Amino acid sequence: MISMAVIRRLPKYHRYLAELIRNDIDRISSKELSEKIGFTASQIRQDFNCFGDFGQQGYGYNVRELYNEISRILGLNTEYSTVIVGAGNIGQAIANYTRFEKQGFFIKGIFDKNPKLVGLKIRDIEVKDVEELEDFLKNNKIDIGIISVPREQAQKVANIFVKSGIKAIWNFAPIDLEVPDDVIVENVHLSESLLTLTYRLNEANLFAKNKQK
Amino acid sequence: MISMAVIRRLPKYHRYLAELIRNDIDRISSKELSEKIGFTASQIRQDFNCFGDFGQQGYGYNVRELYNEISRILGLNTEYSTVIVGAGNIGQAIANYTRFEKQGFFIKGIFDKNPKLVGLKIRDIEVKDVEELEDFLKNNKIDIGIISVPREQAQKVANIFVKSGIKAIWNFAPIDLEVPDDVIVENVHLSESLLTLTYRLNEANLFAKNKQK
DNA sequence: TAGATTGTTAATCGATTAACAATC
DNA sequence: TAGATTGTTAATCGATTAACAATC
Repeated sequence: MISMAVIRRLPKYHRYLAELIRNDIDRISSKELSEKIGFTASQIRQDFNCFGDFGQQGYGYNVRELYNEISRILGLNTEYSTVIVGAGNIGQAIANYTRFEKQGFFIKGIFDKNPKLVGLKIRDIEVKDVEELEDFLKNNKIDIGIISVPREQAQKVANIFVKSGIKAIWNFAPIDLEVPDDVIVENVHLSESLLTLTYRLNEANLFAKNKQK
Repeated sequence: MISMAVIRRLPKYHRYLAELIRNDIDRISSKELSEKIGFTASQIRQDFNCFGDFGQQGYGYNVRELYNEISRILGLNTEYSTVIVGAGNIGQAIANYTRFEKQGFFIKGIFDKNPKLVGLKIRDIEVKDVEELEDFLKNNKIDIGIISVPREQAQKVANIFVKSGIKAIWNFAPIDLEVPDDVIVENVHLSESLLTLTYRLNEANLFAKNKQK
């Protein structure tokens, strides 16, 4: 119903509205917001109107109200329990990232298959053996499964998540997971992000070289 | 010239071609690739044709040849020197991620302002005080600047990068950096990624609730 | 009331898909 | 040569932008 293009803009609105609140601005027009955020005023109004009439003609938008609406739309009025599978660099970074806890994301378990990591404590949470994952998920309601294992093991972990009824996966492994239609996967493919950077860094040369041929 | 939509697909082609090579497949048609990668065959041919005629009628594409072409297009035939500013969770995770080094990305320096982190060794590289950053950049040719400091300090770091002539920034701070037109910024906004996940997890409820009103 | 700015429809633009002639 | 599959043009689809009547 709502296009992915719109959905991906929502968190950015959320972020800019948070900043307006920090700066004690309590009213904003689509035109003003447009100048800050870099979308057209028209697009901003279209986007908001997907979800309701949040503005007021002649006035604009009440910042705090709009912020609350978008928070609700993003599902930030709930708490989420998560598990992290893979306690390597990225897994630990996420586990240590306290900002997520403030936003309502709680880590209920961290798992790894490396015996050197099992038993390690990351912010009060002891890393468990991944063999215990399935049992753990039977006894604990988990909303979001986070995958930060190497590529080769990622699908196996996803399968356990799916089997255990997890409906949302945040995947850091460089692979496209296969899951049923009712399971949502959000990928963070760091390597792909970096390669778009190098592409753009070289783009000019690329076409200059082609001309020479 | 090449649209961002195409550019963002390139690393995915690269990844799938690497897998085909691992599986000893040396020829593939756009139709077969389409079934694996999930883009239409038409789109795949359009994408490749932005950069040249890599295929052959009646045959398809030579996997290794295509892989090499896309590697070159992505700028992977060069080495890149990088610095990481911010030696917290994410900074350390990136520094420890050895896969990048295999792809040709070398970390020449890590900086932080926290005295507790300064002096720490991450894979042979000693974390330096961020005060030394500008001098360091004067004496070392750096291609990519990586920002993994908190939001409040990110723009300041970006300014130093720009001033020092760095043309590519990989930014992990939750902020849109302001840089001149000739500087490329690639953002990894983890929080925004997570919020699109929670949005989709709640989307069904969202519209069910609206109906009740 | 007059000015401002929204909500919303219509027009435009760009990206994806379909079709097919070219050609290996 | 016949079959397969590309490269490329044309058609379609979806997303963005422009315009303006509604209304605070």
